[in-house]
Amino acid sequence: MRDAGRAGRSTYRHGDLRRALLEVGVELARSGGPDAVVLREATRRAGVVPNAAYRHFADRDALLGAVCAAAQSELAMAIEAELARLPAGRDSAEAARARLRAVGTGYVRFAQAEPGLFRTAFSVPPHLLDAANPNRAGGSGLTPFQLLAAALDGMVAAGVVPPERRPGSEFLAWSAVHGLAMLLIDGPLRSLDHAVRETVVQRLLDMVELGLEG
Amino acid sequence: MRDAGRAGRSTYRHGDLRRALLEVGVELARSGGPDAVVLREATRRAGVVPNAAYRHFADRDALLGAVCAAAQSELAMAIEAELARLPAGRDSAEAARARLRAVGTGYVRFAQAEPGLFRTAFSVPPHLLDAANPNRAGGSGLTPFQLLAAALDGMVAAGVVPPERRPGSEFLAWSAVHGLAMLLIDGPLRSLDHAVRETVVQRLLDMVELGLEG
DNA sequence: TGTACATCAGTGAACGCGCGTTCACTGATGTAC
DNA sequence: TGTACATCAGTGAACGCGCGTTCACTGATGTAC
Repeated sequence: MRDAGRAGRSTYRHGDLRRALLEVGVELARSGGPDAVVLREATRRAGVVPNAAYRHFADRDALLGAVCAAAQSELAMAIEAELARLPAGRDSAEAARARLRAVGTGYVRFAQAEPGLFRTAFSVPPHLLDAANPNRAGGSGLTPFQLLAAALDGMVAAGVVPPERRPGSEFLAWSAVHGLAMLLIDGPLRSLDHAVRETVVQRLLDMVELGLEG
Repeated sequence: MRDAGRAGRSTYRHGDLRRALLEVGVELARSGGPDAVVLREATRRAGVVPNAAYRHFADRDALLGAVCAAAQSELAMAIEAELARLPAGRDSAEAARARLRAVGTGYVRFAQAEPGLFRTAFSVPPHLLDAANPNRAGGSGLTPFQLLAAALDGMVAAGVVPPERRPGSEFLAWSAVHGLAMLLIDGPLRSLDHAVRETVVQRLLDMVELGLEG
């Protein structure tokens, strides 16, 4: 891929092995989920001897934590992309609803497009990334969770969701969308075709909207 | 545990090794999820040599598939237990809502009480259990999914959910409850205390109810 | 500008581990006579 | 009721595998003089 061993390297030193291992780790996660983030395989693909990884990561879990943060960042960017497709300047109630839906749509679409990364973003014990890796945000500097929270704040600001219902509502919306994502990629909804999936996603978002607005 | 090796066995033959391996496999899944269902460890705990398992299961995946079916069955029984706690004979609209809520409550409570089994029930590739193991039902003979479908049928019969919304609604309800379960056991809601969790569960069920009834 | 040197990124070899799986076997069981 | 025998559940030993991790090392780099 990037470097075919020492022979393919112009210098004795790698240059930026940390970045290379992280990128290769993300590829492994992309195609096989968190279990596929194997230290030896990452060094192999980086064209480096296995223990070289220990110059840059304390152990395999540290690499996995960094990959996990990168996966969350990719998810954030997918949501931002969905938000960016929205037309600017509309009636604020409808705009607020559209933004919340875009967050949900981006979330589920990312899960389907990148199931390995999606699983990696969430099935990793959190102590692996609590402080270690700050890079969980997308281009806007917000994490997926923060993007959702902002959309819900917008619903309150637009007067669509009563303020007393706001606290904790991110967990309700998140649950619905996260569960659907899981059932679509790993569960019994996996065999649905594209069009039906989209319908189910929109119906789920209808349910969330109705349920939150009361 | 059950048998401390051949010495602890009265006969040369085990008697019911298949059942023993399955039970031990369920214990492994209970404490460590699907990855903990390790063939060698199962035989060790059953007091038997590793390859003895091959008399009863084609390979490790066959054992995992059987454990997975058993986990789904335990989940079905947890839901049935929640349904059984409901008072009999009430206004049919309220009764229908209560039954749907009981399904959701039982689902989420099981996930929290038995996270390892819950994860095993769902994070197993489905080809492992499609035909092989029919025992995914609880005492009533219904699987978790069928219990949910029955509750939704009840909502329609009680006139609480319009019939045209019925098709596919199991996926909406299931998504919400499944996602919450995941976030509670593996995700950022893990650190919430018991009372707060219960509140979130009830609020989520409110949202589902409102959202489905429209 | 040129040389000596400390740094430290990557090397090479090896470790112990537990896994799933295969082989030829042994001996308790229950059946046929 | 008693004996010979086929069955097949469990044994014992071994395999190859890939993993994470540790060790003492080497040699390119960039810095201090």
